[in-house]
Amino acid sequence: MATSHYKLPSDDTNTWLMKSEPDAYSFDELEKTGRGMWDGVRNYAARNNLRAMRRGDQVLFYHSNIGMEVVGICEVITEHYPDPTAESGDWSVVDVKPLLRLPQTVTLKAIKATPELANIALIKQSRLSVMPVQREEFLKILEMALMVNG
DNA sequence: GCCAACGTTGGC
DNA sequence: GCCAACGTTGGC
Repeated sequence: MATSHYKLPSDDTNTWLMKSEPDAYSFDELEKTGRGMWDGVRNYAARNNLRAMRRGDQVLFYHSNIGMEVVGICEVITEHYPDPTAESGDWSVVDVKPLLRLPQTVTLKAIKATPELANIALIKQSRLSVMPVQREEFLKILEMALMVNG
């Protein structure tokens, strides 16, 4: 099955959530290329979160605007480096690779309806595009994605 | 299409 | 350094 090679994030790594509008960059696209550069972040808080990422950290891939759901998990495969798409300013990217397409997506609606996720940054800081996620929150979302029949 | 939340800019 | 004006994000 698709999840057979997926490994839960190890205890010495951090977990994150990153947003993308799927018509700009989708999980499909990341899966197609096998590797992606997370560019275009132009917000200091989000940039600082990129800079705090380490190789092996796992990231929930969220589709904003269209879908409004977590669709997959990817892994950070480089430390941060300067954003080559930035014409000015001090901006950063990391590279990621797809790890797992969720068997069942986890919608914003479902997240909002889950008491254990009441404090997730996705809800508390709705405009932030790169944010830390607590391990328990990450595992809860994964559990929801694996549940049979919703 | 609207608007709340929130980040940025610039005048003072 | 304050804050009003403005721009952007992203859910509804």
